[in-house]
Amino acid sequence: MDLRKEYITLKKELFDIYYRDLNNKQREAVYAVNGPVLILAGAGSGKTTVLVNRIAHIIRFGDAYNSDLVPEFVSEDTIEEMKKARTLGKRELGDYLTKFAVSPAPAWSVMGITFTNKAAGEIKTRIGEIFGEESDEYSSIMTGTFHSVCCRFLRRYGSLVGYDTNFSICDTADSKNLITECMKRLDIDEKTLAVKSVQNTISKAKDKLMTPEDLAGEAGNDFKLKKIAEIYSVYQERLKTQNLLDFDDIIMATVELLSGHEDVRNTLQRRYRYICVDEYQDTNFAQLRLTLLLSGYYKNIMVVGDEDQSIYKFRGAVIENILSFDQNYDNTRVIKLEENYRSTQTILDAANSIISHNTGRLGKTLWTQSEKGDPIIVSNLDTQIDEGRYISTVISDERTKNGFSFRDFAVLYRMNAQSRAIEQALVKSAIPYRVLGGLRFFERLEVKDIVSYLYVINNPMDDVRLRRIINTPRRGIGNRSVEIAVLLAYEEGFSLLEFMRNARKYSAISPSASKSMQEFAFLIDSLRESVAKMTVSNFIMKVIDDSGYERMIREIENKTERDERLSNLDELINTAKQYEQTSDEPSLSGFLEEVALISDVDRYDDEADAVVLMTIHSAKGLEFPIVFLPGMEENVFPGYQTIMNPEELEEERRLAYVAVTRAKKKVYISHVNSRMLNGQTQMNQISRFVREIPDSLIQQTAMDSYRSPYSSGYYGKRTGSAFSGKYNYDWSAGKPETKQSKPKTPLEVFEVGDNVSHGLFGNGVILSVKQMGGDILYEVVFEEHGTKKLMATFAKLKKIN
DNA sequence: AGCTAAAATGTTTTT
DNA sequence: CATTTTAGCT
Repeated sequence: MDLRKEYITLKKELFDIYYRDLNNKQREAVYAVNGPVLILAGAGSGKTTVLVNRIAHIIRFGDAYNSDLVPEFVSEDTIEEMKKARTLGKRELGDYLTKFAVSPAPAWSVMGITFTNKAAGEIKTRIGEIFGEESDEYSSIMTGTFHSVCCRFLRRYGSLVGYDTNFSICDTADSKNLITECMKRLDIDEKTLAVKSVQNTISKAKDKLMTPEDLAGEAGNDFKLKKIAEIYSVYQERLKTQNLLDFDDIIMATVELLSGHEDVRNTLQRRYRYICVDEYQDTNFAQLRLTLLLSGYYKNIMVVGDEDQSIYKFRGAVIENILSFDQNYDNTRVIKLEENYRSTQTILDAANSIISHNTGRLGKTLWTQSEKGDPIIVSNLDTQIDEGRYISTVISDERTKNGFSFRDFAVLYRMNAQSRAIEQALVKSAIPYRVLGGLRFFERLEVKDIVSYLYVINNPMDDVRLRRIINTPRRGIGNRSVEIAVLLAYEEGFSLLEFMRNARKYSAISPSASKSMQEFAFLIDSLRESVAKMTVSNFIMKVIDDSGYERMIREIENKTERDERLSNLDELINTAKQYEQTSDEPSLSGFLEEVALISDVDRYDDEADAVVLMTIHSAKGLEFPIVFLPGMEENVFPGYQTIMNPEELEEERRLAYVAVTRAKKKVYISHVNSRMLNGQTQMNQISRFVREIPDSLIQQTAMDSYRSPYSSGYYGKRTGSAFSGKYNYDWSAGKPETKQSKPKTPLEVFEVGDNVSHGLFGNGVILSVKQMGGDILYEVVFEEHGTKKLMATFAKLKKIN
């Protein structure tokens, strides 16, 4: 009897030894194999390690740890053997432990959904390290983003929900074009209803799994919403006839597939016994439904997330998904990972302090065993040119004095537009760097054009892409002819390409245009015939050549521009070559899917020795020894759109939390007195997020004086404060004179009922006055332009009588 | 009808 | 400031 107990205790001990690199909480998460598990993982708490180990654990040992199963006869010898195993090496111990396995799951029955393809790839690589890259486990495990996983389902079962299996994915820009077209068809003026907001509303509706009818139903008397529902309806119909899905459709159609087709649902629910979802705080309603459906049979679902890092509300993420996970599943096990392995205590204290200003948190406090580390360095510069120079000087300094490499630095900003000034400074200092995001690679004009050719060749119904390339390079098919062709094609029920093949039969198209159209259709048709005969990369070269695109680019006068474009096309070809090597069955449609779903961060390679510049959003999930946070100013970060809205402000604060927690060793924060943004010079106060960091964690450098108390309105111009930090650079070198920021002329103050005039909106009456930080918010009713909310500093209102 | 050049306009974050 | 829209020119 006692032997049996000892057997169980020893078995657990051996597993604990095997996972000795993990802490107690992490181990608990790995052992929690069956049933719903919620892991609240703070930044840098080793959640990828947990995810990988847990998946491997499920595959190798199943529920071995928790099981009370004991062989019928346990002898002293067995116990002795187990005791000896304590000293085995990691690998041998792992092999030994497989004999305790209890219903281990085949690798193909485990699904890991992550936020980026890169994270998915990392999980796969680490699974490969455990099982070997040649193993079945490595090749059969299903990892990917929500979108890539859903695409795989739709390629297989898409016909059940009305999509042909060679469907294409339509990105945001393409979908915007299509919506514009739909609005034209419905005769809705773009000025009364902005395309962007229509697109946004439709996207949000899809996130909530609402059909056009649902949206119309919810609209009630809301005229605008009714119109949008109408557009949505037409848009959806157009997408379907062209065999296109937008990003939201990918999820929505998969949910539709699973909820509407019991047989498919049963098959998939039983196939995927274990589901793991990463970054759960950023899932939207549709994704929640999807996970509920997939895990509906076994309910073995583990979600990992951090409510403090939820930064995609604007994209439909519902933070409640993680906050109320336990309401969707009975007997949820909750495990909190709070020990941080990434940052110094100072960085964590700063991050904790910032995030503590948010309400509605589950509450988590990161701690670490590592040292206190250097203080957060806060610098005040005059302009963003100085800011760029400051950053490049610090990089050179840290590199020469403290032995860091270029790859150890990341510059994280709120908006892509901020990268320019920093790039210029880095170029001047000859510091190698890469920018992620911004004009994303696949969104560059020439890349998009060639990819559009590929889309049309892959799916001839794709009118959206066809319209993009119909006259690029110039073929003498002008806008007017295209408009007519689209209209006629629609009436006759043809795709645009099909119509163009027979363009000459229609007298409405001018003879010269119809000739060009037929030639173009012939070009596409003949390219289509060679797709199967060559590799994707070779085919792309053929397209670039045959379409006349290369000739067009070579005719560009400007050398730099020409070379830039040619090198972008080269990179496209290289991407295709890479794809051919990594994919098991390379095909044009496979390549196109990758093109549509891959993000810039996925392409980020941390081996290259270069400083990396990206938005804070893109940086989520990454870490760097030294992080620069430029532009920590009110109206920039937090952005001016968010300042009025407490909820959005909290999201900005979470973003600040994400930013700070990317750093392992040091954080350099900077803010400037005057910033050129959108062609206007702004004078912004230091960001409230910096003020939320305790003084004791901060070291100020340069001419800072920002720490004036809240109440004393202005700042940035206290005189006489000396340089105080160890970094004492001459920022103004090379400039004739550094302009002291000018004292603001006291603004005229208005009261409710005052008559005022505005440069743009004309005359109006003050409706309300609200004190906002160091500024005043006026609500004004204008005679011509209705009610507007204006900040006193920017509006330049004048009193009239 | 198509192309080029000047005018207007509008700006967060992304799979 | 950089892209998109519109007016004028060929």
